[in-house]
Amino acid sequence: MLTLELPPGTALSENELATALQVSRTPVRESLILLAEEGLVQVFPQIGSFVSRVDPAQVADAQFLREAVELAALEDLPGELDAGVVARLRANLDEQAVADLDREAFFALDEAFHQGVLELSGHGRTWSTVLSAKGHLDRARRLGLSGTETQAQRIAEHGEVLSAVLDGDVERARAAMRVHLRAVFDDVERIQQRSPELFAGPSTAGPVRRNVVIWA
Amino acid sequence: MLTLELPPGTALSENELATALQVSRTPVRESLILLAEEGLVQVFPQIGSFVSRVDPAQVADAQFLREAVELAALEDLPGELDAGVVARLRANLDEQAVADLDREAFFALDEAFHQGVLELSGHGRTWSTVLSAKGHLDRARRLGLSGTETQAQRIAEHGEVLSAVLDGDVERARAAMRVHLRAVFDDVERIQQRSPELFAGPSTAGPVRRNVVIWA
DNA sequence: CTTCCAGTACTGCCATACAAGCAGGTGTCG
DNA sequence: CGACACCTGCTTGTATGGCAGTACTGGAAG
Repeated sequence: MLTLELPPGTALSENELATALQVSRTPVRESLILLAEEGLVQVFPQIGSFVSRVDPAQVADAQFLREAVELAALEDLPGELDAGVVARLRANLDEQAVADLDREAFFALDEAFHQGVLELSGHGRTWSTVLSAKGHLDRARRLGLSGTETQAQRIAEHGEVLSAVLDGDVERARAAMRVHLRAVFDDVERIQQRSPELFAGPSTAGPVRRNVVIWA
Repeated sequence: MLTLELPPGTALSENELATALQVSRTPVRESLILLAEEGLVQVFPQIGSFVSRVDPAQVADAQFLREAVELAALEDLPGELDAGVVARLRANLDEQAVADLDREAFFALDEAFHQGVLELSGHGRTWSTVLSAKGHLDRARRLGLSGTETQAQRIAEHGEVLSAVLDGDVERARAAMRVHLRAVFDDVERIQQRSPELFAGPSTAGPVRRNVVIWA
């Protein structure tokens, strides 16, 4: 597995990437297709490929989808929770409490926490779908270094969610989750105000034309 | 645009498809990658590619996601509805009422209706995400020729949803939508009982390995 | 100095050729 | 007759060459 991290707006050349990664253009191209499908890369035929700027509209879409799914999942919580998953969630919260957690580590824990909550209600597999739509949102979150104080706030919110879940209080859990997700969304908006150059203007998303489609 | 319809379980050969479609392997391969991403095709390196059988688990996932999104959207209905979209929805219902509607035509109208409802609440763009996750569910629906009587039933449910939406009664709209989506899901289960060979056993989904990943 | 035009160099796209690996049939040996 | 080993044919994965189209740059004309 090879990873490359590039700032939004960067021009990507299949040739450059191929030589840089020491592979041919074919696998590079196939990766770009997948990234374009997720909306992380924009491909303009005969012009070039670019790391797409964060699209506020897509961020809002992802936020809506995520909120809908995670709140709906909480309604499907079973009477008896899976002990293993619960233990993992507790351990996750403990790790989050560690003082000096770098952004990436916190991000990973955050992801695992939300996925775990989904698993509790038996909808863990849906997480991958949410993920693929969440690209823009996550990039926005990653870009802004949320200060330690807001990080502590998010951790507290996680705790509140889990607490309500363990109490079996669905309504409280939903309310807490809603508050939490909205707060994350507000973080993103703050980032946008501070670093507008990373975000795109209105409606830059171009449709992706595909010539050959095989339909099963 | 080229479409091909193949029954689940069919072995796909990139070469065969290429010759059949009169193109080279490259575009075929790129399409297969996208289909694999949606879970409609399974690719086993050095073995072959196959039209994946309908996975009941993924159908359930799609149902959950769809229900979550569409119900959540109804909560975001604005006070004043977009007149153009409303007109389109009315026209759509009228078309659905046509007596002898073949399955494919009804399917298209059904899709457009649900997308329209999402647009009313300003979340029309989310539909594409739902779509990409809905592949298994749609295939299942397509496979079974839902009799005209159930089709009439679905149309009536659509009418009820739109009626409640126009009345501004969010709760009634949500209830109607929930009933409708559950009914569709039940249709699928009936199909599975009648044609189990089109469905997969438990957990046939294989992970997709990707060698080169560029991360924006 | 400005403007227009043509040439060049780049892009992504498609077709083709090669490499690696698995499955199954077949021949041979015990 | 049975079991094992090889070998052929197929698969997907990767590399490469050539094609069509766009953007940029340099020079010439007004």
